[in-house]
This record gives sequence, C-alpha cells and structure tokens, in this order.
Amino acid sequence: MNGSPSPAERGRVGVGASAALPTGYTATVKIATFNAASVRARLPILLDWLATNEPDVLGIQETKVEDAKFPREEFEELGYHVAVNGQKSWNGVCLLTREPAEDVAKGLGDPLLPEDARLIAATVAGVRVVNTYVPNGTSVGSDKWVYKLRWMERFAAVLAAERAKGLPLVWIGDVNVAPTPLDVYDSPRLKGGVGHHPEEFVRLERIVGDLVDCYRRLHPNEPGYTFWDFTIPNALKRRMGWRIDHVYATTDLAERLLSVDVDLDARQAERPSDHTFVTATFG
DNA sequence: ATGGTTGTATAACAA
Repeated sequence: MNGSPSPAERGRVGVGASAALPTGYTATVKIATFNAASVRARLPILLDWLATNEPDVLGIQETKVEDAKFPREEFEELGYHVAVNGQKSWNGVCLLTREPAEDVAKGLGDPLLPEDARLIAATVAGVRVVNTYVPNGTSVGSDKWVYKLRWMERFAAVLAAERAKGLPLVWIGDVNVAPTPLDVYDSPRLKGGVGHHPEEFVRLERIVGDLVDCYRRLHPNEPGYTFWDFTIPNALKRRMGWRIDHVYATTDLAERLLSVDVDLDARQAERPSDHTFVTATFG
C-alpha cells in the first residue's frame, strides 16, 4: 500500500476528517415528525422547512395520497430518500431520510383490523425509526373509537417486537392522545373526550413502557402544543392547542438528547396544516 | 352556536 489516498478518501478530507473539525464538535442526529394533512397540499411548507432545518429523518403522517401519486421527486431533489406507505384519500405515512432507509416495514399485520396506511418503520444510520398515525377515534363509543383502542393495543405488541431487535429506537408521529393535563388547553373540560380519555392514557402507557417522551423530558412545565383545531378561530394565538405529536426514544438515545423544538412558524404559514413540526436532536 | 375549516372519491366524509 502506498501513502496516497484513493479518490474516495480525498473526497472526504475536510468533510469527515476529525482533525478539521472545531473543538467540541459532535455529530448530531435530527429526527422530526409532522402531520401534513395532505403531503401534496403542504408541499411548499414541507420543501421550505426541509431546506431550512435539514433533519436526518422526517416522518410525515396523513399524506393522503396513494404511493404512485406521492411527490417523490420533489423530496429527492433536496437529497432525501423516500419510503412511503400510502392509500387513496386518507391516512398515509412516509419517511424522508438523508441516509437510505433499510428494513422497511409497513402496517400492523393484524388480520382482525383494516390495513389502513398508518405505520412505516425503517432502520436509518443504525437507528430504528417507527412512524405512526394513530387513529383519531372520532367520538367516544363510536366504531372508530373502538378501532382506535384496538389499534393501540395491537401497536403495543408491534412496537415491542421492533424493540426486541435491540437497536436504539425512536417512535414518532401523531399519537392522537394528549396524555396529561399539561398537554391540552382545557383539561377539565376535554377530559373524557377523544384524545384526552383515560382509556387512551392506559393504552398509551402500555405502548410507551420505558421509552422517554423527549419533549416532556426537556420541557417539564411548558405545554408544547403541536396541533390547533382549524375550526377554532385564532386557536394558536389563544393557546387552544393539544400536544399530540410526540417523539419517544429508548434510554440509550435519550441520554444523548440535546433539544426538542416545536416550530410555531409553520402553523402560521400560508395554507398550514393543523399540526406543526416537532424536531428532536440527539448528540 | 350540535357551530367552525380543510382536504379528498367533489358528496359526504374524516379530522
């Protein structure tokens, strides 16, 4: 072997070479979640946000588009790999990743439940990322409510199986549950309704286990709302929100947690979703 | 206010 570097090695000089990095530098991983309420309607917001924030992973929920019509190229032009689990009109999830998504898994695989497009998981840079759109539930006691509770029970088993693979893991997505009084704008009034109901709390606890709720870990006293109902005028300014978009991490990753940000600007942009972005950064 | 808004199978739905 001679001493001259290969072209590939020369290409890394100044980028990955630790000697060229400033003192105190650590590689970070940014993982974000966003309920887009239609990926096509939200494309301008999404492309702008990705270019500005450059997350390593963005999990989107409610893409509302079948896979063949997903705007894949627009994200690829920004340097993202695209993995989708969609259906026509409703639901739909995807993962946008800077590194290729490996071992992609889709759906709950429960023959007793409809195969709605609500789950996609993949391994990205050694981290198992599980992105879900938990059913809304519509109204307590309805068929959709029963479906939500059953879906959560099944997902607890699916997530346990994912965790059994032993990789550091993050669960991200719209969980459609605000689990504590701090997570919703009027807990006494909303408690017992969809999204803030004890039957949901119990099931969410079983799913989460010893995973760390990343936002709450770093912000124990701030509401951290991520969703504001379209039908409530000026809900954001009136602080009438819900924290239902969450990032959970295994303890090994949570020990590296540097920050969790909720982007209020995207909720106030032109033609916004009713949700906004949540980003967790691990060092 | 059994209201309000937004998106998609543009007619009722779901959220």
